[in-house]
Amino acid sequence: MFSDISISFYSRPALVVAKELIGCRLVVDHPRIGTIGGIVVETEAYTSGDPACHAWHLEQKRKTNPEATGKGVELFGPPGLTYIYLNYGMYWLLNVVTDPEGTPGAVLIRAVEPEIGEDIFWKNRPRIKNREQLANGPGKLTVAMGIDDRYHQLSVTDGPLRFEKPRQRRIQIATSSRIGITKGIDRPWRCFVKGSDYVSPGLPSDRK
DNA sequence: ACGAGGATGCTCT
DNA sequence: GAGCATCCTCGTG
Repeated sequence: MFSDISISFYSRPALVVAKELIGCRLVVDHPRIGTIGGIVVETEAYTSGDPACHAWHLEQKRKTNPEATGKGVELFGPPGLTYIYLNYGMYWLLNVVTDPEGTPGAVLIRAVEPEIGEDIFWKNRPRIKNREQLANGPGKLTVAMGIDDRYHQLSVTDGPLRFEKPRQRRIQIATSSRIGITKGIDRPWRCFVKGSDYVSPGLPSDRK
């Protein structure tokens, strides 16, 4: 049903990877607890020259000082590694680094449909009543799947957190403006499964 | 149904 | 101090 993905998959532009990760399965092996997994139904791309990307300010600095470092430096690194950071002081957000080393890029994983170890999703999100809401947001899915900075900067091709490609994909992919940002809202770089009940309820940032 | 506001911590704009 | 790739609860209608 699903097969391994090689590192060259991630060495491409973030928007290409964002679209192709839709329908793939995110799997996490937890010591003691077991394996937990879900189908990716929503992603966002962040790229070089993108004011909403965490690498943006560092990219400006590097125009005059190529040695400059700071927040988002991981996005310039080799593709296929996780980039996990704490948002609003409360939620870990999961990204995969894309593009060749030297070019910043990442894909944010925003929502999954539970598939493997669904009982663990429920246990990690005790107040949730509907299956659709277990992981329909970037902060929700990391809580539901027990993902935090212990998984930061690990390979998604052979580590405990990885993606697997479906043999065939029978879904339609739609795009919109990205959610929860104020810059770069003109770029339709949010990708999701058209009609899925498992995508996040957040409004794209160019609406209302 | 929808909007406002609070929790919480890291980086630097 | 401001700003953030969020989520939940509580108010109102």
